[in-house]
Amino acid sequence: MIERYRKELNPAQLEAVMHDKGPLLVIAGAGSGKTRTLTYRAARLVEDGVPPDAILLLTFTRKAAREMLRRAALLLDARCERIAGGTFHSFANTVLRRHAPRVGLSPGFSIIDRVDMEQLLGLLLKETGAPPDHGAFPRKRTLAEIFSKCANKVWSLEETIDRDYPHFAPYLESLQALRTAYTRQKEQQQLLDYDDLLLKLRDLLTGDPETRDALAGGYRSIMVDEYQDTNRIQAEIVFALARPHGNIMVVGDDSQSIYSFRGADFRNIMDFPRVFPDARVITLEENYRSTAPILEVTNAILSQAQEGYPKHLFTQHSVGPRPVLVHAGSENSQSRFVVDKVRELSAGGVPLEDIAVLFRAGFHSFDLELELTREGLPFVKYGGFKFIESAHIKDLLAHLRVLANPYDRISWHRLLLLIPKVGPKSVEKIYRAGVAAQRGLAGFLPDPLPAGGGAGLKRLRELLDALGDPHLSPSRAGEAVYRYYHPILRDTYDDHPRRARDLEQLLQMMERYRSLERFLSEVTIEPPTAVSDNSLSLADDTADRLVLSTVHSAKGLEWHTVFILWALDGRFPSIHSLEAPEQLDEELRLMYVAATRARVNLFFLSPGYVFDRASGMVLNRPSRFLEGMPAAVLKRESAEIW
DNA sequence: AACCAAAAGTTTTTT
DNA sequence: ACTTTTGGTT
Repeated sequence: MIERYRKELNPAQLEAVMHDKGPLLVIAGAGSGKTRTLTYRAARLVEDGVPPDAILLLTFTRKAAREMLRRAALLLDARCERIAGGTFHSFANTVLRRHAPRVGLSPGFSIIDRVDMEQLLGLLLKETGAPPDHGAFPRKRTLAEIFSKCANKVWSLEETIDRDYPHFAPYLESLQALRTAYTRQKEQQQLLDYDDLLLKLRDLLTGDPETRDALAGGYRSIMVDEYQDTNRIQAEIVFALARPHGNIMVVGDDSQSIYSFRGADFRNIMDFPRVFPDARVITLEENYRSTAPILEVTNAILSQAQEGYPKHLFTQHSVGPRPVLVHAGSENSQSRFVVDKVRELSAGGVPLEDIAVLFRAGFHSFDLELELTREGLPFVKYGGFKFIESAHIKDLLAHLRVLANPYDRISWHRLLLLIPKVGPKSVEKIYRAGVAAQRGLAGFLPDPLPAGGGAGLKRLRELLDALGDPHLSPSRAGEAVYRYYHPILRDTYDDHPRRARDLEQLLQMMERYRSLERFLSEVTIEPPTAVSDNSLSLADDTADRLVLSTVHSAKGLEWHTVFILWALDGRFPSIHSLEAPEQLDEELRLMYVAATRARVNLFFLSPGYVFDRASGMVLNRPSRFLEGMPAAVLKRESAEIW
């Protein structure tokens, strides 16, 4: 194998792959073979006798982990599939289920997503009553944002308010009380939000040396991908796991750090050599993805960053078309330009799935989606609004969640409110009685049923009785809920046929699971990524489809041709980032990530004269990140046909 | 107490 | 454009 490694890797990559013990930092520029390096190293470790289940590979998505392990298995053999791999959150879930009591949890805890978090905060907000008026009190959505920021940045509430929400300073006390109430509710109901998963894992690893050593000893070699997008808690987790043996390899690129809104701090990667003083540092700068003209543009974008380590990628692919900045008259002319070009490329033999349209925010592609549908061009969209967060999916899941965790207040609220004549007051009464009974699910809705709304409640109880059978498989339970829920769906939504199809898809996903708890946690931690799909064939995964994606969801991927929509000042960079240099830098890195996805063709689209409702401004200039570039680097073109 | 209609307030990105 | 809040009616 060593011969093969020598042949297929460049010297820097080879050095990283052959690195054996001790800490290693790999700074891997875009397209420099980062995935390849990780994959080969995983295979190399297994080949040299490290048991696969003693290797831990933490990645940004589970899909990325699966793909790397699949490739490692192709390289070496099937043993590589047994390497432990996943995201920090999924790893936390697995570990916590096993060691829950050590951090004061029951192993049956439920995981709640952002929407659930907001809902619970909404309930508590109503309960505590409005504080004395000092201007607008944060809405539940903002509350979730604030509390989550505290957790991710490891800031106190006061610090968070001071720094990012000074206008809420008069409410500090109420906010504090609300946060305490929220924490207490989660404890009582055995709920963990996304942030808790990481916090509890960190606590487990730092507070309990015995478990820490057992775990860390079990994982003799640890690899972390996309290290620039980890936050402080994740860094602490890595540190705790790696400290006993120091066999830790982290890979990342400070120039591609795009998750600071979630607490990620690229200083983690910069500080790695200080935290692990004997760390070896390897830099990968040769780009194997893009042509030289594309790299000229991406290097020029990056050179505008205020902060960060200078970097200059190079390539041996010298020829290729110059990237283009396309001036379009309107949003629709932008869409039509993309459609026409896609048709042209497709006719020239480029597969649709090798073409991507990237944008800053999910809604930026709406007009294009209409145009593509009209033209009959098939596409998949990643990022933006999520399938799993739509009301009908959450409705169905709520019924299943109370089976797994009968004290889950948010789910009871959601499912009871669906019943006619049942409102918030009745829900609370039913919930309180159920909790007081302390008989699990059986304690809810006992005889006699509350008066009023009787028919609906009776139907619900029949459902719950049927679901009480512990031998029921997740998908059978799901089907029962679907039969119960379908009439409600029909009455509530005029687009119920489409929603019914979504639910059927969900039921199909459930068939792969034997444990309901497991299905529920996995679907919450790592929900399916594709959010919309206009191709007619439902089950046809292999269909050749154009890719639409937010830049964030495009991380790590590459395409033959990339279109970047709305390269318009005020949109990209977003108008909200113009004040703070730090935020502007993040927008710049985002543009850099987007542009470095392209192998051959790169188009920036800039529609003129667009009215931005949020700011009340007319946006009509191309992104400041592109505007000053010489024509020799960035070609200008107009999309107007008339 | 539940339901409905009108009004007001919000807009990234994701585990 | 869309969700969330509000006020009024049943």
